[in-house]
Amino acid sequence: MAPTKCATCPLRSRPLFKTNTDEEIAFINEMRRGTLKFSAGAQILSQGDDDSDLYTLYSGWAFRFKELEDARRQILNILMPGDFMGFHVSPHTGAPYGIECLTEVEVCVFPKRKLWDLFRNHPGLAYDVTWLTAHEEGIVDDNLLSVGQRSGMERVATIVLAVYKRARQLDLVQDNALDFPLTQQHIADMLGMSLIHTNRVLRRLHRDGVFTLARKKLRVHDTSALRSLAAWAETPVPKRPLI
Amino acid sequence: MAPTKCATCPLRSRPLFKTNTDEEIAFINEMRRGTLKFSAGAQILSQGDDDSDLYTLYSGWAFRFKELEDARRQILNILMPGDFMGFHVSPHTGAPYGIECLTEVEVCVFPKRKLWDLFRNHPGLAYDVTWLTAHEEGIVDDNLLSVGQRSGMERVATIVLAVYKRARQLDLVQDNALDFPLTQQHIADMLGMSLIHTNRVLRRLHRDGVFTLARKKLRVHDTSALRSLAAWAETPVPKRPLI
DNA sequence: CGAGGAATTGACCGCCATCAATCATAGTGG
DNA sequence: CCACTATGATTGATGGCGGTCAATTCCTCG
Repeated sequence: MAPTKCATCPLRSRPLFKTNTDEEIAFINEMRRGTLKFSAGAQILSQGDDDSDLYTLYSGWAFRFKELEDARRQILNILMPGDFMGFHVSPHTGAPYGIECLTEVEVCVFPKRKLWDLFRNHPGLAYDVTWLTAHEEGIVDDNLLSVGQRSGMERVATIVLAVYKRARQLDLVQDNALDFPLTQQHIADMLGMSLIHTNRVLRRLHRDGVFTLARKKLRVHDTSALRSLAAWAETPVPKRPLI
Repeated sequence: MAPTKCATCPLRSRPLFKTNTDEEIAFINEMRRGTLKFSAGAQILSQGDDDSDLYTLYSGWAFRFKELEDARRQILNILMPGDFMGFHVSPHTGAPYGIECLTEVEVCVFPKRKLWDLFRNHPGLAYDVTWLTAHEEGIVDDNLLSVGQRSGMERVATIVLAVYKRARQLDLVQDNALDFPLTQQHIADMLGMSLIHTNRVLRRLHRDGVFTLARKKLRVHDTSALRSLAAWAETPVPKRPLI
């Protein structure tokens, strides 16, 4: 359950997140209308929606995706606690993507019409919003690099490594293991590969002892093997803002 | 040549761009340190650069890209007049991508240290910066959808259509034709395909009379054929800000 | 006119998609 | 407690889209 006060938000105390001034946190707290819960599989946002609020993912995992008419689906990036959602939605053009929950999800809700207040009176927070948007673009850049240039094996290694690092920053890793709610179909849709080929690649990495992925648990045994498999172009992440 | 005053910027008068208040334009004008010229092939920004100013592309074409160690290159998006560059560069982590010119390019230069002034005193412009960042992410989303899910033929059709529409909005199209500075290698690197396969696909579309691409000139004959080939998921663009 | 980049075409092949079937796991109702 | 069902994972067989190697032609430009 999300706390009622942003000042005591347990996310914010993680070293991953930067600090804000008390005044800024007070404003966030006041702007926050409350929280919403979604169950696994529910859509926080559907492609084409012409109205949405702004959300910060508080707990759980989700993903952002686009679909073609014939139901081919590309997952654009994975959303984890601290990620900010909904800025792209315009009433004129509608949401260019959908967001679907992988687990039960809790989000903090911010009414979009207050965004102007935020930009007007809290330039530091406005900058944070921009930073979060730019950061998400960086993730998509990385995914595009993978899908466009890396082999199947490299893609899988890259995404596993990226998720693992992100999860560790969020303190979701214990004994090199974490809860991993993606199915192989999700991984396939994220990497632009067929489900079957994705399975074969996972199987191979499993057999080689790089990591194991079974029953929604990911266990990484050999990060250095992962790194070399990934043809890794490291994109470091400094402290990130939380809104 | 860029005019010395932003108020008389010929870009701004295009219907593609939204209006700003006189005060905002005055601020942009004051923040602008001047212009820089690059020749075709020059890099405005190199992957890893730990310092850069902010730029608005005034004339010419460029592209944003990422490379792996072994020189595989993914072009992330094409940059055309009005595009904003450099926000992602942080002194701590360096530029996560490079920017290279396709033609001779002229950019307007804004010192990054004045960005705080902009956010503090001109929330409307701050919002514009965020919008531009978010919009670019939308383009990358589209490209990822293409590279991940579309066939070679569909990818080529999609990108040609997208460039054509963008060029038309910028008044670069006359008689269905425009100057098109990308080589087939660029298209290949953008679509995650080999040069040779890209050539074959282009050849086929050429033979079928959909468009012709020769001598740096793109001529589109059948946009509706393009649209159906692209399995198009239209992402409409409203008026965009210009900084 | 020569040189070098870009485009084109052919031959060959492999990674990965597709089709199909089986197995594993978990949840449900009788 | 055990069919029964649904979802997800796994494996085999086959084929095609698109990658790779190689050679030639075309353009552009000094």
